[in-house]
Amino acid sequence: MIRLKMGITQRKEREKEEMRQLILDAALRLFRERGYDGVSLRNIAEAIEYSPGTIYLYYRDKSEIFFALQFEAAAVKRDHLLSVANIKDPWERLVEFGRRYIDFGMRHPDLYDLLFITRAPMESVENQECWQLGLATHSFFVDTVQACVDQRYFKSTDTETIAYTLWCHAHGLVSLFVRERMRMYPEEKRIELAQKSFALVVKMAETL
Amino acid sequence: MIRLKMGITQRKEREKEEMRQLILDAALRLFRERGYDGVSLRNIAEAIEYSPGTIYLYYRDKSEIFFALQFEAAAVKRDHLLSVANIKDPWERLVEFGRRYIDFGMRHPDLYDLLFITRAPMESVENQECWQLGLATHSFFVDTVQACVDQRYFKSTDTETIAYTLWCHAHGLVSLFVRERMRMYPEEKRIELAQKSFALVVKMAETL
DNA sequence: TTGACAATTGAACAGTGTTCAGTATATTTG
DNA sequence: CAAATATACTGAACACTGTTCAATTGTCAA
Repeated sequence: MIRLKMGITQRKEREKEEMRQLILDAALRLFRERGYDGVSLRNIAEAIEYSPGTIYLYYRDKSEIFFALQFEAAAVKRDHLLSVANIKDPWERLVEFGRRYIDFGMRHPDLYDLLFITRAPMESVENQECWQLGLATHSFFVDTVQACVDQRYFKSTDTETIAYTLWCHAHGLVSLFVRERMRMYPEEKRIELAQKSFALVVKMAETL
Repeated sequence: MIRLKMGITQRKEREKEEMRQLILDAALRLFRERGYDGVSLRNIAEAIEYSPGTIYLYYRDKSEIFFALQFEAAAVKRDHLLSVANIKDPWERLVEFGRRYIDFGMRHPDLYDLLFITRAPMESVENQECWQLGLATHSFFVDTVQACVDQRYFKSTDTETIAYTLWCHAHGLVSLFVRERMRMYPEEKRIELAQKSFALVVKMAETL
């Protein structure tokens, strides 16, 4: 009897989770197409064939949907980046990390936007977890730079500044792409330019 | 008689221009405080003590107000940057240009945002002029890099990639600031870090 | 003063995020 | 099984949004 009850509770739990994911999937698809402000809750509701009010039974408000997506994005990014952890040589690890950072931004411009560009209130529990994820990835990055410094890969020993500078370049590169500020370069040359720029920074960093 | 009429026409013209500027000033102040989406036309109307409908006699829609501000921002930026044109030595000119680019972003985060980050429909006549302004500034930048290349300031001779790489760094640096993605660094260290990073890039570029 | 023109208004429209009383369904209890 | 309870869901309603437009006010020439 209590066993039965438990089973039902579990099922309900599962269904609740499925519904949350259903909303999230629809929201991501719509946000991708039309941006955060271009999508209304009624649009999302219509997409999943429920009434607008229903969504509020699963998310407190619209921004919470956004935060949930941001959290997912942070997880995807972490998995995309931390897979370089097995590379022993810190310099190679760093280069590959950079390559993957840019690759992540290019492959998932919407997620990158969510994480690093979009303005959004930075409260919410969901978002603190997201912040933790991001911080972990950042720490991994800084640690890798530190390892390079320890092994005298650079002339400079200012780990913090080196790490920050590399991040600035990668973030600048990706966000100019994501927010379409490269119109002065012909479409087909943009990717090539980005690759050349990355290569140049790698070369520069070698003689840092 | 016709003279008088002309005078009146001129005054009307002037008043119209004043009204446009009044709207723009109020809009900029509000956008600064609450962002583009956080401000309604009724807010702007209230701020200038006119009815909502009045604004549509001076700007076709809300986005045109935005574009007008973007155009102003582009002009401010151009003036801020092109004042280095009188520096003869291309390398010194380039370094000062970079310093001022970052300085512009830090001093006018809202304008920088308008120009390089905010997503907005890129049509409108107003905006094409704005684009012209931006392109001119960019050309000046590339020309300066080219001058450095010509005088063998760098090892590399790929002007385009060098220019783009420097821009990536500066843009990344500013936009991480503007969109508040530097929370992992304590508030008081951020400016210092930015300065150190700029200095590092200058040093790196010397051995490019 | 009157007629024409320009500037301004504010109500109206369709949309937004959000709330909540009511309904329908599912589960537990007697 | 039937009744009572708990849960899921609805859709109308609220105050807001950008935008339009008939009606009103104010200004100026004849």
